[in-house]
Amino acid sequence: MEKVTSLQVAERAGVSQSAVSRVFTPGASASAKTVEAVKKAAAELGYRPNRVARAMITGKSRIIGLVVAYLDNQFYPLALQLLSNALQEQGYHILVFTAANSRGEVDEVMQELLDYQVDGIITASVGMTNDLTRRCADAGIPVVMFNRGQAGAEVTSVTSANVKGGAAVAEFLHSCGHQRFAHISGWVGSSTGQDRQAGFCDTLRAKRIDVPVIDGMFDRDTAIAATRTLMESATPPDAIFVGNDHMAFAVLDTLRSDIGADVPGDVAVVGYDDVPLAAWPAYELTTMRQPVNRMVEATVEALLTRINTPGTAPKRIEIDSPLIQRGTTKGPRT
Amino acid sequence: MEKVTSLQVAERAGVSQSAVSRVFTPGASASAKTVEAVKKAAAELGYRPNRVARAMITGKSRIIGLVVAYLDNQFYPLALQLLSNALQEQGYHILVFTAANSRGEVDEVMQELLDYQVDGIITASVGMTNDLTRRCADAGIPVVMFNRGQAGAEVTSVTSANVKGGAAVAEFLHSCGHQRFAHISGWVGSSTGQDRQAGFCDTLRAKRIDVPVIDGMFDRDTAIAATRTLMESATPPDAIFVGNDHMAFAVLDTLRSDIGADVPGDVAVVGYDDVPLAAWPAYELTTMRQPVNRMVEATVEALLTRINTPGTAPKRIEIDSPLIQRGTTKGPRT
DNA sequence: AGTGTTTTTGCAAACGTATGCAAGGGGTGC
DNA sequence: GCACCCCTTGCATACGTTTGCAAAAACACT
Repeated sequence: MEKVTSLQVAERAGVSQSAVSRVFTPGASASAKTVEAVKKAAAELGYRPNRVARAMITGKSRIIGLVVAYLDNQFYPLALQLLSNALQEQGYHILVFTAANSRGEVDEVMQELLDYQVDGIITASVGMTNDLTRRCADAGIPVVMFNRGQAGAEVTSVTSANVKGGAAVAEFLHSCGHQRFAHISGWVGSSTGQDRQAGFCDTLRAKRIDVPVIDGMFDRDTAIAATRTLMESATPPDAIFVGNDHMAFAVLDTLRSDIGADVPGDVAVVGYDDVPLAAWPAYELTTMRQPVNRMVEATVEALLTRINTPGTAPKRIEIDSPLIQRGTTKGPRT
Repeated sequence: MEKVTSLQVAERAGVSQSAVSRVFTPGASASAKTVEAVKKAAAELGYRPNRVARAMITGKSRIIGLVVAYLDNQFYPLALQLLSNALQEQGYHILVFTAANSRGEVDEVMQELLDYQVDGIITASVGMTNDLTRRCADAGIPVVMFNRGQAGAEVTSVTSANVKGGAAVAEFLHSCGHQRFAHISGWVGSSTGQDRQAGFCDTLRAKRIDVPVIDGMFDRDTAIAATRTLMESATPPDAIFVGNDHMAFAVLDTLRSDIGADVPGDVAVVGYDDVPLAAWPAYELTTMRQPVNRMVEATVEALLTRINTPGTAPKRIEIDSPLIQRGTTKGPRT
């Protein structure tokens, strides 16, 4: 009982193969009698339509390619799980591709994605070149960038309001009476890192405050080194804004265990993302919340509408992100 | 320039369509001259073989289905990333399915997997019924269970040596001079949870020590409640073995922040997995290390050999897991 | 140059499904 | 009872590839 095809079902049900196909194609016409006979035969034989064959003829694989660079930042596994759930409900599934953020790898991986005839692509924690964007558009495959944008390009992207968020952190820390700010930025090669930095630094610059910035590369070890550098300087900061929570944890660990600084007494720390770990008693991290639920919803909605109605214009979606005050800052809890 | 097929390449290269196919099929015969002509034409047209069509005829999709229940335990995202990388190198990719651990859902999801004609299946953090196992065997699709076994069934599984691990924890804590043990177990419905519990409790029972056990369900909140229950009892434990790190963090948070107990002074805590977070200064968790690299290697190797040489017997693979002593126990550091 | 052997090549038949087209069937309204 | 229309149904084709088979070409050897 290796493979059972629609033809075998047809024979057993005493109808044509097309009839079987139509019974399993939503929206096709079939009489109640045929439907019943076919369903019965199918159940008896254990028949289910072959999705590969179906994909081949319809050109729709109902597979969404997800390309992701790393999963150590808790934010992405969470997003992956929610994306998978949401898409699964719509009959889609996620084909995972991992690619380091070097230009060549993403390129290579994208090609493979196209080979699989995916219906759409979601990129997370990964950047795209404009050339790549165009190639996907040419192939008619909608792309949406998750948690990353692209300067002046025609791609749909879903991010939080990073510039605004960075600015909010600046305003908040300033209102707490801090004087010496520092920023350990997200990877400078990512829009997310750039935007948060811009929002933060520009806001402070408007107040005539200059902010030292170190690129933390979204990496734990780099963030640890950056923290040491900052704290060993002549004028150590009394408030650090860190490009994401993953690095902020490293900063906190270093401040507390290594340097022996009091947080928030000596120095306040603010992160970005609000991953679950940020709320755990061990960290109690003040951070900008990225509402992953809403970001995921927006992502699948944008993707599916672009799949179902080709020609939809790319859209840049920004979700507001609120400040969540916890124990690593001393501001007035609102 | 929507779709470019092998036929178009053939025309341009002045050969037959089969020739084109052979050029792109490793191990097929083609003369140097044809290879060159075809490659040139293909490059000019931007042709790449359609994997769906190929899958349809060969019956091999080069897709591996991964079904996973949850990704909040850091262990699984890490495994997912490594699995994806390893399989990608072999030309396979991962199709992700999420399924809660209720019987119905896993069943449903498995059916969908078969529809996709996947070449193999990896289950992680999820159990399988023997019925399901048989169905996959019937369909000729190899399954390997990652970090979970199945009582007396014919499935390949890759786990750490959980019974031995649980026993090792018991011996260690006993050698530290603890008297009152407790265990917050992994989900009792999982082999992993059961085995660790058995190893731990049986070892202590052999020493005439009885151990209270609470099912933590691999869930943070459940573990928190369990910790409170244990510590509020008449004779609170002075050593707790927790079924995995994810729960152990919850236990530590509760002990330190909520109950105000000193760890390891008042009570020692041991986890299982050694996820990266366990080594961070905020926790410094003593734990049994599951060598995720080796588990992943074993998994892909087992899976690929079963794919390439059908009829290979299922194998139960156990990887030794060493005890990593950190700050949540007071034993002599070795 | 002729024979035997290996390699290359094209032809055509699959793989399992969806779907346009035309024919069949059943019902409605007069 | 007839004309009309709509819903079903089967036939046949297409999707883009791989692959067995047999013919052709290339090559080796005497």
